[in-house]
Amino acid sequence: MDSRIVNLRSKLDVYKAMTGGGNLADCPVRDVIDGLNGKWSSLLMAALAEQPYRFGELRRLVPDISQRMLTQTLHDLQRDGYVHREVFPTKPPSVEYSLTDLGRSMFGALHHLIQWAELNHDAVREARAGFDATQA
Amino acid sequence: MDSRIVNLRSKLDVYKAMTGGGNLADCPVRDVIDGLNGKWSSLLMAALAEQPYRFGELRRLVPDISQRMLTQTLHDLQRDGYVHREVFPTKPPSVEYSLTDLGRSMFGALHHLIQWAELNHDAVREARAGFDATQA
DNA sequence: AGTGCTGGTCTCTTTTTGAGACCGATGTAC
DNA sequence: GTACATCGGTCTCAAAAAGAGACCAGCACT
Repeated sequence: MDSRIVNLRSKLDVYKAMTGGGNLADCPVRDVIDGLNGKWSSLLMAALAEQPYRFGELRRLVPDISQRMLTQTLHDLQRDGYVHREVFPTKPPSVEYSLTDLGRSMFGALHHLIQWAELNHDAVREARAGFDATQA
Repeated sequence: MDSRIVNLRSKLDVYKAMTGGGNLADCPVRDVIDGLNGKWSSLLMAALAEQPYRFGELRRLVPDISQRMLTQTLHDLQRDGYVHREVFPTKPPSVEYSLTDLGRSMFGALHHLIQWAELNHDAVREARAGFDATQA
């Protein structure tokens, strides 16, 4: 029942898991992780974790995303099963995006990383400042 | 001490945290997360979490990374304080890369996401297959 | 003198992203 | 009735990032 030991052991095997144990070409873990590497994926997941949003609402909520990348990122997230897209036949038609159960589950894991970032951005900033100082 | 309630509450605020509460331009959380979004960052973190490696070892360990991107990704991880770079004055000189304390701490958070991917890649694959079927 | 190892950098091409115009169908203001 | 805006996109073109691979200096071995 000591989860620290379980974590310690499994962490040593993570690289093996990420490489598929030598079968690098179609490694399941990298396949999944790469889908979340996009610049906007985590941000949109965080927004949709809060509540469902319509296309135009998301565009206004995230002003620095281009319409093209919003469309594409939502499409990719939908394809991977994280996001549900529903079209309402209003005039003009409206489209609502929401998280699926799988999406909520994935966001639970992603959330740890976001929390870490929130708690440790000072340390990262200091590291960057120190590094840049020595490189000058 | 019911951590579920804490998590439930804080998850609703994650988007606000990721946007810096309106100050999108320099949001600390996005600043940190974006540094990990690279295609190779998480893979190299997983490798170095296992043990320290030399440059050439990493190149052989991850055959599908270009030397250019290996150099650059390690440089970025070092700048953010996750990776320590040490040059040994052997002939020819060797360079060892290892995780710092900050790097190990960050990888602890990243590890949740990798574990999720390991457990759920079947579901993601099925979602993709189903989605692609309807788009055909 | 030629070959190999070290850890890189440089250049060139391909892929990804960003900026922004454009679209049809509908509703509203003048 | 005619201009103009809103919806959720797509299309094109320029800029940025990534991949492929040649090249480099320094030293050891043969």
